[in-house]
Amino acid sequence: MVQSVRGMRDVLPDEARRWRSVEDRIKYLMLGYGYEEIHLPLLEATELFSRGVGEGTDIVEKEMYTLTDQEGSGITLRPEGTASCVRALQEHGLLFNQTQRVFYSGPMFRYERPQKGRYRQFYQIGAEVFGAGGAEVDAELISMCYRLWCDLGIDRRVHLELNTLGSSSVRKRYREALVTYLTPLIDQLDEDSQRRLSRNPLRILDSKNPQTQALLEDAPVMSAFLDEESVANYERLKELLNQLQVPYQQNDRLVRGLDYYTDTVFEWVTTDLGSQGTICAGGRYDGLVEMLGGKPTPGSGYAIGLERVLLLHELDHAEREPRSADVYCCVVDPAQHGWAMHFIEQLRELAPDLRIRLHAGGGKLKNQLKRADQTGAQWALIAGDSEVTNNRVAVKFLRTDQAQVEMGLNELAAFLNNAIQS
RNA sequence: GUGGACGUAGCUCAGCUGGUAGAGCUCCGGGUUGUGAUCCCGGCGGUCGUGGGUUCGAGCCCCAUCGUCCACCCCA
Repeated sequence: MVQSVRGMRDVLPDEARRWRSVEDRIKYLMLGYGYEEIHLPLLEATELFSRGVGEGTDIVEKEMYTLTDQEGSGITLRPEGTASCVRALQEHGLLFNQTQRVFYSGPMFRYERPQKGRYRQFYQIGAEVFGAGGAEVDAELISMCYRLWCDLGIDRRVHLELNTLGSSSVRKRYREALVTYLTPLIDQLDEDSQRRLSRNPLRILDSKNPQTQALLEDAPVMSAFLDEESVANYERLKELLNQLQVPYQQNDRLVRGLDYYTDTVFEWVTTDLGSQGTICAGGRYDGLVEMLGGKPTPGSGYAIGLERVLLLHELDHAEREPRSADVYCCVVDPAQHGWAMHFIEQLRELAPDLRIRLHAGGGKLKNQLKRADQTGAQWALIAGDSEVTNNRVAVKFLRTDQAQVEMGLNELAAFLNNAIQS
């Protein structure tokens, strides 16, 4: 047998039901905040990510699925959504003198070692705001997440970590100071941090190596370098979060792995998923549009890792998502199947919201009713010889003690429509 | 990319110092002429991840490979 490709995953019906329900709730919430859905391609020019995400980042250096197409163009399966989003809005003139709130969803691709909650094809839902700077937008994005966790019942399992990286010029000065401090200590750093010292020194800050962390105790801190505007923004954001009653922790070691972030960065973190603890992360990226060739435009957003949110959701909501069918129609004898099909088609027309499953594959009535029970259906319809002659079906109540009754088409449609209202 | 654990029925797992593979659940049939719980009886189901090697003999030992998981790394 041919197996699936490493790091790729099948989502089977039991999981797909939960998936759909969670995904729908996220999108519904985003629509409720006035965000508009957009659809973006899976393939982009490789250059979009090397420029947008950053040459020195791990994503660009070793995790991209990059290929050359028949025309010789370098194209890449998107490893994240923000760069594509900027590209699309820019390309269609939607960033011109206006504020845009948009969201997108779909698979992203990164060549990493697979683990639970970390796949090579994984699903993100992201929200982005363009054309509006300031802490208010950041606060909106964050409180939107918080409402979502509460909605999904996972707020108890996550906490918010917050930091500010300052403007790009501030970050540059801070980076130099950090390198100056760490260079004499390079022999004491762990191997990864040594490598990062030249490529991406800020990432040393969130090293998990205890010895490296000890060395960082006396390192220069970002907060001392921030300019007045960044400080004011950060203070304003914290004030807004207090007002919105969104709990947060400041983490001045929080650094994102993508180069485009400026000022506000945040991560929603859980300790219940092993080392894949970040379920949602984002921040402000006021320089990105310009980096990709547009006019200077403020931007801010976040992305949710859907598989991880689903894993968390499952911890407290182990019961299966119910209702794969409302009505299950049993056919006593194959001779009645055609009649039953026609009856059901008419019923679908009169009761379009019902989920009706017609038994397939024959078998005894006993087994058909067992199937009916397993689908979670409320009612079983039975079409047998006597019913068909009278142009009616038997209605059996699978979840209550009510006695079985016979009904004609119109009576049944009216009854079922009424019943699923409540 | 580094280190480690694990791959046995559709699912969850057992399998002794190497002697020719088992349970529960599921599924199917019967106990019921056309009525879903439970119960009882019976049955289907395996080239033990794959490929090599050692051995009279391998699920078990060795090597390789693929996959999953854990930590590192990375990130959502």
